[in-house]
Amino acid sequence: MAFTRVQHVRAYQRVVQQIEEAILSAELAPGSHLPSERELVEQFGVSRATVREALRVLESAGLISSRPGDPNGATVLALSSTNLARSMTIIARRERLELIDLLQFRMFIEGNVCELAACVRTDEQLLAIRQASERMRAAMSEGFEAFGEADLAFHMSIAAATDNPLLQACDEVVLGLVRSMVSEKLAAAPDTVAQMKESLARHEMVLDAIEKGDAARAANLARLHQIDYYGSFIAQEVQFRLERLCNLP
Amino acid sequence: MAFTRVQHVRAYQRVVQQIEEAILSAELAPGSHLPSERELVEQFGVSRATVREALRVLESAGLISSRPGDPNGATVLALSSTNLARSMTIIARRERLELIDLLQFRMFIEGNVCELAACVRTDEQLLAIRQASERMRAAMSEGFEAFGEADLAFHMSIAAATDNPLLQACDEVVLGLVRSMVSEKLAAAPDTVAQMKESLARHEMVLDAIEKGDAARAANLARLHQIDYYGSFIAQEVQFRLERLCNLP
DNA sequence: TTTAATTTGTTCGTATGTATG
DNA sequence: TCATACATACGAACAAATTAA
Repeated sequence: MAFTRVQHVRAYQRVVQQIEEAILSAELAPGSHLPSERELVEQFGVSRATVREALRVLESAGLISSRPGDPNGATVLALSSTNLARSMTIIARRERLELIDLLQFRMFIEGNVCELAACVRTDEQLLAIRQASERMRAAMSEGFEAFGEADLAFHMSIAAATDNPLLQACDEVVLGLVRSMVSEKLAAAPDTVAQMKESLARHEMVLDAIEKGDAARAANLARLHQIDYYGSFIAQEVQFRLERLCNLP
Repeated sequence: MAFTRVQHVRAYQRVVQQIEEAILSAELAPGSHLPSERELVEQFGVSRATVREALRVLESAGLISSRPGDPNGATVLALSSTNLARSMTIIARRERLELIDLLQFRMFIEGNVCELAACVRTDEQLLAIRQASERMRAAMSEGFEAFGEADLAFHMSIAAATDNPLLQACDEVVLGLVRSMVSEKLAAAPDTVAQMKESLARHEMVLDAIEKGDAARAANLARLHQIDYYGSFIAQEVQFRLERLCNLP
């Protein structure tokens, strides 16, 4: 018989585990409140510093939010993709991710989203996508900023039609990453009306494929769109490498 | 002229930002050490508790690791996918993710990985994949546990061949999620030799497609493999829904 | 509007167990 | 073995912020 070394679990970690489990199991719903720090001190039998370390960790994980003087205690937050974005940003920066790697990844995710949406979308979801498309057309005359927002809403409406939260979250995060990575170039050369028109036309082709349930075509169009849209920002050689992934039948 | 409300940035957050920036910019390399807490207290001009809250957050983000009594101070960790896994687990649990959603997502990611690997893999990477495949064959006689490990290594060797850290990390994380979600069922019905043989055969087909650079076939084989492998764990109706995403030309 | 009570943000001092030379 | 420096954890205290009487 050999005993195994007991691993040191710090006090704040046990506090984190219990609260986190309560939130993840929906025992604590979004919008509800945790007890005050001093009450938590009593309930967990630890010092306030320990409780606060635990709350900081939970806060950095995007699970709760606390503000000074709030008599209600920390608020349980609704799920958001901020923590996923943080994780991916860390990977991107530490691996010194090139733009091509990010665009590659976005091409894949976006293709997957459109493919799945074409397969499983309901009529209501299709309507929402169509409305988002029409909103884009209207936003063209309002400048490239409004157009960009409408574009974002269009992509989100397609992602919502997949009914897959994980895919949806990834799509949202990666879109944000790409935008932040090309934002300086985009600001230097904002969309012209001609470019917006072309972009809109491509979006409508994707919409058409989704409507007809042509998953393969929707996926390929989505991939091609990435190259057309970001093509001006990337080197010719990089463009060629991306085009290899657009295997239209 | 209207002033905007200054947002309260807490002391520990400024500490986090500075240290995080130093790590992400590679100014602090993995394996190097942070100053001791007491030194950080002096450098940042804050109290010990504040420094510790910051260190806890950085630790929960998987960037550093500290242990009691270490005269070197906290260690800067190498990048790992644990934080990404944590983020995705939170999404999965809070959205009450169904197995089908997870399998769908894995099918997509795995398909993307094989597709890209078939496009860009080097000869060295192909050799590594082949060796992993041969390792699987050898592990068949060592039981399903050894086979499972060899299987994992095979998938990771393909992911490495994509040279895309983001895709690689996602693949690793999602594979882990699926495994943990079906682990109880898997333990109840471990792989038989016949199942392992069949699995190996399918892996070799993927390897062949990657070797020949047939990206579309590699992707479709990878997707089909998911259904064949996890098919027994999921309802017939779910299986049909997954099969719609396997559009072999 | 002002005041009082409560809560979080932050600091300091101290005791304890741990790792290194 | 001992001394030193370290992280862990606790408790008390004050400032700043919020809420409600």
